[in-house]
Amino acid sequence: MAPKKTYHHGDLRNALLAAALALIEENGLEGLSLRKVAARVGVSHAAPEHHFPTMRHLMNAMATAGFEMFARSMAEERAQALPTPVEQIRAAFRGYLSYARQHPGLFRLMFTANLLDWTDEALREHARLGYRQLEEICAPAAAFMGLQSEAERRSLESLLWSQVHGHAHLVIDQKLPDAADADCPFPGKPLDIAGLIFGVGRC
Amino acid sequence: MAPKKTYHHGDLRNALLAAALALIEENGLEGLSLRKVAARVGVSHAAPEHHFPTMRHLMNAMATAGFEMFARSMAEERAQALPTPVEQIRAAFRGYLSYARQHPGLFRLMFTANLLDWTDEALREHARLGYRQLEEICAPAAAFMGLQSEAERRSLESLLWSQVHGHAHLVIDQKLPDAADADCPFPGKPLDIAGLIFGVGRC
DNA sequence: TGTACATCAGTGAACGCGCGTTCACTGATGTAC
DNA sequence: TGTACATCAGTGAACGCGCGTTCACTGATGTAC
Repeated sequence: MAPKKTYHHGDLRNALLAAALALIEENGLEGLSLRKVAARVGVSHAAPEHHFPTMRHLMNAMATAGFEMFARSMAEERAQALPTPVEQIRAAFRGYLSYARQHPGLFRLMFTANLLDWTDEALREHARLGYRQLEEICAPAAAFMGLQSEAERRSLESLLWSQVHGHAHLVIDQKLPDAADADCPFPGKPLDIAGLIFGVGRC
Repeated sequence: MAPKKTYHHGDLRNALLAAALALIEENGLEGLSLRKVAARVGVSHAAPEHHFPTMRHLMNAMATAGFEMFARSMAEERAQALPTPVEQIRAAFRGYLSYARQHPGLFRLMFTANLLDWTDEALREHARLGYRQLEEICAPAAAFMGLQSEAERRSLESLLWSQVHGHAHLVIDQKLPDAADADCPFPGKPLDIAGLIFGVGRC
């Protein structure tokens, strides 16, 4: 625990994970390597092998931590919002987008196919924490819309998920003018689907 | 033109581009390299340098070709559909999604930040072809919804774009059960936002 | 129509780089007795 | 409480790999005259 200058690190696994989480935001997914992570921690490049045999193991640990932060980001926004269906959707979307904005590299890692080992049960469980947030905001909206079957509720979940997920991707890929984006060749700013569903305001 | 066994290739630039487009779908973005592209064409690894000084130049050419196919995919679906606002949106979405499904690697390349040089005017023009499709399907919908200001129209464009773009990403990243996806930890299938806007059907 | 020559496209060897991986090692930890 | 020893975490040198890049070269093309 204490940062003694000792031969054994003491908590190398967590230190490597933290370094990897920092590096992916600085250099992007491409710029990530086991050697760089080790260098950042100040440890020899062969040291990580005991804790993360391959890059894939490290990525799985990163994504697992990422999904936990992701779900918490949505839950925190929802806790501060009014408990009405429309405000709960808006709050969850704020949490979704603010997470993507703050962790664009990790966000990509979490959602890009073939990077992670999805047979890892810890990863699946943490990913479900995120999906649970979606289910919780969709249930009231589905009831409002008169959607009763399981299939219809699932469809609404996919609709809302696609909506916010697409928005998140367009923002982190600088295709929507989220901040000042001189390079962005596309105009436009987002519209409120929650308002559209509930007939609140004018989109 | 003719496939003669000659020292000079004759049309190496296009051959390299075609090889790169094939390789990106086989190996993904990560698996792409100038050496592999050259090898696929059957040319020495230094040969591409005359036509594409860096990987970035090649990627720009790939994305430019990609955006053209992308816009065509939407236009073709729309041409076969009824000219009503709701069917035009649905058709454009079909084109958007079918392009993403058929060219997932290229789709990622086209939309991921920092991979392309967006000061390239040819790239920008072809990308605008895609955005124009979006503008064309949005105008009638905006009129239907009573959106009159430029800002409101742009917002609707962003809404629809986020919707279909998120759906496309979730599909190519195997998060929505588009085909058989045993590994996918999330349930659900998409819902029809065009129907939602126009009150057609029951989503 | 033929010759000379400049231009250009592609070759193949060589370079240095960062990467993951292996391996014999060494220093610290912790347990058995 | 003290000693012996097994276990484990981290070291540092070495390996082969694919990569982009450079460079002197060579063969083909096309233009001038």
